[in-house]
Amino acid sequence: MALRGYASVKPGFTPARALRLWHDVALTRVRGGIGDLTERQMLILLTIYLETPPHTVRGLAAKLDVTKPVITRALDTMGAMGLVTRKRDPADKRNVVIQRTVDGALYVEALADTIVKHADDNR
Amino acid sequence: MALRGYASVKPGFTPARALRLWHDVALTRVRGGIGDLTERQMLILLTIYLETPPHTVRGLAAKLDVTKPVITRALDTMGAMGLVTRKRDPADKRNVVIQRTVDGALYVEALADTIVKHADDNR
DNA sequence: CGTATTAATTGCGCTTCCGAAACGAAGGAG
DNA sequence: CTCCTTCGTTTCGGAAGCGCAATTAATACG
Repeated sequence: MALRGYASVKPGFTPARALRLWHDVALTRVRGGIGDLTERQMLILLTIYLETPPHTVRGLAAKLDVTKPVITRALDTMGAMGLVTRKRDPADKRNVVIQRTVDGALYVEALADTIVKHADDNR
Repeated sequence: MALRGYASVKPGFTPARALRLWHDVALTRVRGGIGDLTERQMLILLTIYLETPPHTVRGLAAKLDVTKPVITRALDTMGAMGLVTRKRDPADKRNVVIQRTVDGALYVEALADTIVKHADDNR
């Protein structure tokens, strides 16, 4: 048992290291002035870019356990930033399908790079 | 070399894994309703709990590259939550020394546990 | 058809945040 | 003692977020 998991071999992710990583990433983002997304909005954005489409307002609200207005307004904000787009579903015009954009992909990619970089630094 | 540390067992941190971790942690926090801190505020809190004291408003503002009012207001908010305390420096009464609290330590610890847990899950 | 249901949006009141500038208290230099 | 600097806070105007409830548009059903 002793060799399975981080506790034995190397402290892969100790609490202290995790916090340092969070701190470093937050610092990079705040200093870069790129951090204008709420934690909720960030969650929505990541869900859109990580989970398999299609995404609807209702689906996101249910999956993330937030109210629909939160999704709608987050889409307003992120849409204005060019990170996502909305399109009505032709089949059922009540639905709105959320689509990814190039800028959004770049944004998410930049976040990923920041995380990886600092994870490596703290190695 | 290959058998030392998890870097061999698992590819330390691919961008995809990093994003998944971020997503999972955000989801846990949002669903738990604990996410009431801005990214800036979180950064300030982590700095207070990670870097060696003493911490002053001016010092934090300089270190994090934000304006002083941002620090003051973040301390207001987090003070009301019981996460930090303020005390005037007896030596130089212009200074305010920011102090940690038990609740703040618990809050930070809970965040760390969440991160570690999801990092392990994505192993 | 006409009514009920569903999806997304919008309005309202409230709270919080931000940046820039002004302010009051405290310390230091001459 | 008097000026000047430093530190933290506060004020102002404006923007954005939230929850809840009402609203609009589209579909389903009897």
